[in-house]
Amino acid sequence: MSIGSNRARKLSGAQPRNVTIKDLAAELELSITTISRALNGYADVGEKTRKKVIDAARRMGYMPNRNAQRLVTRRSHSIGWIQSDDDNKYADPHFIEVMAGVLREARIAHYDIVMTSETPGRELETYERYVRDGSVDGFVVDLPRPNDPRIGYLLEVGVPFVVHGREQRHDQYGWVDVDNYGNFYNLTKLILANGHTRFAFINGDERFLYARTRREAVFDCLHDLGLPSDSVTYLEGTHPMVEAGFQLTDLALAEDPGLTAFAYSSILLATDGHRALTRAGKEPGKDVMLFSMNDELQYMNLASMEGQITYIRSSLRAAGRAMVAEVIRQCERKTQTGTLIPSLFELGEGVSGAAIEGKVHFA
Amino acid sequence: MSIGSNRARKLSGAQPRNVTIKDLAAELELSITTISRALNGYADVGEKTRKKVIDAARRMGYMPNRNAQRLVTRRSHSIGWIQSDDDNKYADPHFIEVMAGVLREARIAHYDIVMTSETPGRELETYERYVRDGSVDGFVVDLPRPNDPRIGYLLEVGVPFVVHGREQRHDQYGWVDVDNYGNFYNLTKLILANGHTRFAFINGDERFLYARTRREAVFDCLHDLGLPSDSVTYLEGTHPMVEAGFQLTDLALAEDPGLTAFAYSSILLATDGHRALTRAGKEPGKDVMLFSMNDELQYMNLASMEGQITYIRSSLRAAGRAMVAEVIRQCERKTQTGTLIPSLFELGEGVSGAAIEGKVHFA
DNA sequence: GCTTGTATCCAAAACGTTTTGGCTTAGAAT
DNA sequence: ATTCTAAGCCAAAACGTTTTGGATACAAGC
Repeated sequence: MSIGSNRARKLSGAQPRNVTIKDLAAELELSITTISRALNGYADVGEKTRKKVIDAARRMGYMPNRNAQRLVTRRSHSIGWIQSDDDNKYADPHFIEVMAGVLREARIAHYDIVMTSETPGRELETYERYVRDGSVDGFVVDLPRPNDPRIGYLLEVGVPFVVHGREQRHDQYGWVDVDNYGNFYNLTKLILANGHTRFAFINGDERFLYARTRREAVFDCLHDLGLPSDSVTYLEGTHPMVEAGFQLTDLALAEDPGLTAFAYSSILLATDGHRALTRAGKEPGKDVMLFSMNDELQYMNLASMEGQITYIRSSLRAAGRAMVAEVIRQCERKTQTGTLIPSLFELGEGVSGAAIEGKVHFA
Repeated sequence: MSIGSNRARKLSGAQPRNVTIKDLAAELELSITTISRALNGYADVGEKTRKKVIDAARRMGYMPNRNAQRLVTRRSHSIGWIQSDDDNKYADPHFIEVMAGVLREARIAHYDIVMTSETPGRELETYERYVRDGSVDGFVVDLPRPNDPRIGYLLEVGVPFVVHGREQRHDQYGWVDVDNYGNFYNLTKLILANGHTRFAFINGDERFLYARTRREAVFDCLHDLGLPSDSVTYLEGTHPMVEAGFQLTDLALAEDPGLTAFAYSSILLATDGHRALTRAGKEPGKDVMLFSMNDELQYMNLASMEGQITYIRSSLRAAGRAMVAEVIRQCERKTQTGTLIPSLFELGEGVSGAAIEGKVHFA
């Protein structure tokens, strides 16, 4: 890595001291108490005074020092997002979609998002430090694993947080989730009702909860309908699902060349699967049917594949927004709830929707 | 969006007050001055005392309140990243790669990244507020446009920042960049030297600087070699480049069916282009040659395409890391530099590298 | 006239650190 | 015995807010 040279700019060393509440007080010959209370909308300051204060504040460019505010109020108005540094979560395009929603909602609520990455195993320390040293008021926890230690830890220390997903303790914390079980149960019924007796299900990484739940739903559905569990060729792709869809589709075809339907747990997997099927001479939409979860990843919304795939659509951005709304609610009102993000079935050509019992749009 | 109910958990209202420097002082019968100086490594505290202090701090779980520190030191140890909220930068997978590097380096340097999104047009206010209210010490500026107002503003108010890319004022600020001009000049030479007299160049969005620079490089190269500028079929894809590679490749083929080489400004474009060429019956690597910038997007690293494409590889993560290293340097030493991220040519099958003059790896 | 009430303002304490400018003590140098 | 030096410690101020618990003045009610 070479260093390009450039003319060194003289950075303004000590910036001119910012205007403080004291400056306002001096300018207006009022006490700092009154300035503070005027600016914060208290009723015990006269309307003419308040107006003068607000005008002067605007005129002089006053901006309250947030660190002083945080120190005295003991609230940071920030929420934390801690990423594991070793795994490839960054590489996962789902992540950025959630983040877009998180940032948007935080801006609206006048909160900041403070992000950091942490070496795995030391994550809990970081959660603790962030809340103990006043950096954040609460956390967003993404991609939980079964029995996720972060959840146990956060419950134990009692700080506000919200999880993107549910596990066995989900009645003890705030969460935001899609109906993984219901969606994939219905999807399985849909596939079967369309006459596919042998189909593949390429699932996501079972280290994460959503994938386990989806697997259970598929097999439960088979069981409930009295069908043998080997009706499905079940394969699991590991995060960040690079190339997994391609290879696993090949594998499924090798195991059972008679497969007529392919279901994917992610649009990433489906995209690669589409390629593999095409290369294998099976035209999706004709020779085989494609089904997929579609998390509305913007740059993966391949128009050329639309119409040939049956999707369950769900917005990760909406999930991100709901998460910060929920965690802020916890921080401020100390209550908590769970939020289900709605999903929408979009049937591809040649697929009958009878199996999903008329419920095309459900939560 | 329905609300799932769950048993309300009683959040621990007022958490037990954290242990402060005063508690340590009381416990050890020392002054808070000594505690502070012991913990911060000053020489004027005895070694036995320092050890006692450090032990007690660990034992009692002392963590300095960062907001108090920030207030008195006037340094936040945070750097800001402000996203425009309307454009689709989030949707761009390049963004997340840069971010991975940014977060990693920040962690190592014990800095936090505070992120927010902002409605366009109000961005400058947010930059100002963040630095004036003590939230951050400096900024990372991604995807600059020509004459980017953010750069002018930050130069004017004199706060530390680093830009991912260069424009005309790049001698006045710190930047991190790849050698867009050199890389695409050499790439053009390489294509021509391999006998392709008519080729397509599918560039990125010219609203951004990198794309302009690359276009200039390609046409300059043609000019320098005395070749007509219509040797290249030039097309521009707009961010976030959804489907652009597919459609533009079709378009290029429609305009000039005799094209024998296709160069893409991004692996996203190249991936879609590959699909379009395949569908048009042109086998990449045989009937036509593919060339592309490859920013090492992890989940786009399609192994099935490797060997058929000539890449210029460059690491966006490395760029992200270099950016925060640079901005922290500015914050702490008030100096600034530019950093060129190295690129690596990887020649696909059937491509001779003579044109790049033996320099396969250069900065 | 005295009390009560209301509207407006404010002094001072507090939040938890860092830093300045000492002070004390013990030993070395004179 | 006196002065000097260095090591080790500390009181107090400062950072910029919010909040507590009044204070003052004036009008209304009796």
